[in-house]
Amino acid sequence: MLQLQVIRDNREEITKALNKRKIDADSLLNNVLQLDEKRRDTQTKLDATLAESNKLSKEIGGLFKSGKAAEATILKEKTGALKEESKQLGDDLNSIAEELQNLLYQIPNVPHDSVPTGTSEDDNEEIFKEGTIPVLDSDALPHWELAKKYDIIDFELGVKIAGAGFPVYKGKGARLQRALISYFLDKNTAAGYTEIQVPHLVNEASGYGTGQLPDKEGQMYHITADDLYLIPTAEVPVTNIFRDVIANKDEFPICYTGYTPCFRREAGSYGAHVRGLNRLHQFDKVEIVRVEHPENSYAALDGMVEHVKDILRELNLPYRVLRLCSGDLGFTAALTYDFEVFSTAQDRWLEISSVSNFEAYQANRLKLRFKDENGKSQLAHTLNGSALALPRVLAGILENCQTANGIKIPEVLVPYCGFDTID
RNA sequence: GGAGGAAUGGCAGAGUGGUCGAAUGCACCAGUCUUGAAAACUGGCGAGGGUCACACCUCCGGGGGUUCGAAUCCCUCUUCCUCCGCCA
Repeated sequence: MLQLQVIRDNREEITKALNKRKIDADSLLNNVLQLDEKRRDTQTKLDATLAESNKLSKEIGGLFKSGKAAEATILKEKTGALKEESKQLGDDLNSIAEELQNLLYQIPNVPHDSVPTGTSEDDNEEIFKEGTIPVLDSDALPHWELAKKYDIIDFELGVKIAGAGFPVYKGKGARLQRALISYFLDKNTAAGYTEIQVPHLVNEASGYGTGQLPDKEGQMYHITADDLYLIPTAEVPVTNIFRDVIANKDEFPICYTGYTPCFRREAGSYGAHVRGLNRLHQFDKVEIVRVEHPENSYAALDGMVEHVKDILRELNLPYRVLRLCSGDLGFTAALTYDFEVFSTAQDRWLEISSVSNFEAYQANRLKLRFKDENGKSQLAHTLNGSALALPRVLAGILENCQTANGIKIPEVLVPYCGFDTID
């Protein structure tokens, strides 16, 4: 959520930047500012009324104490009207504040200067590419065929137990998955991230804190009996650790990494592009989350990008890095880099990581602040990234590392797997 | 799931209807003293709104109510503790 004060002070620039997202920023901000003015106006009136009745109450108290009950009774009558008035103003204020809040929830984050203008993923900007795309035999298979051939992932079984998009990993497939999780966590902790295990269900407040609610209500599985949501990413529980926190600036940077399953409804997506591991309702992901001083957040973002590159380099997978355009940029992000692995057998790029700086957008919702040099509260910046999302990395490994004699496990994973070939 | 108790500032902990945003201690910050540090002393020290700055307003787990007036009384929800039940 954008800060009202910031909107008031930088209306021009914010309008211009938000327009990159193809929304009618001008009228949106106009409504916000009008409501904000109305809110302050009502607040001022309410404050004056309350001040008046506070004053009267004190006088009445004094009169009672000095035994002048008769005079007190007269004053009491005067408070009735004030009470009614403040009740009315209070109701007004609440409904205005609520309306304002709802409006603010509808405004996405302001894209960073470097974000290219665009309407879809086709306009994303490729900024880096590394690794060699292997030349496979003409009989090379896509990962879902390989999964069947080596009996390491059973999609049909998942359908029986839960439904489409819930695969069952078996034998070396399950082991490879576990190996990847361990490897990622080790890499992340070596880079200074503290490993953490968090709940996989979150409450409504947490959903609002990181911005999944109200924007992406339909994307999350909602357990109505207890009003909890299955997490779509570890970002939600991990970042919400800092909800209502005033950190000490000396604690920065705060770095966490956590493995969780992720649950996404992905309503309405079927077809060839969602075959196999390409898109699932449940998948595993290792996430990195940082809380940063605002001055340092973009340096931190660069550092996270380098970190993910390092992992992909070690896995020896061909990948590229994209700077998301305004049309593809997430609602809450100011700048996002996507990582994609090339799926040789499918002849397409698969997103395997998304690294974002949210600046103060989430912090504002979370009320995540720190004391600056002058002892004043300031919003911190939050960032996160996948390091990494499992299924498509797995798909990439299966497809790119297939040989006539089986799938050759990347060297760094062998100690974690306990085997070097799936055959 | 049942019975009882509790929830106050970063922490600990007073406060049971009136000038309490809240004693006191610890922690923290600044100053004095000191070669420096510690100790001691002095001052400061919650958050949000509002204002050029004051004033002023709101917040004592959340929400609602009683009252001229609520941290204090009532209702309700949440969480924690103790006991019972169930259980990996």
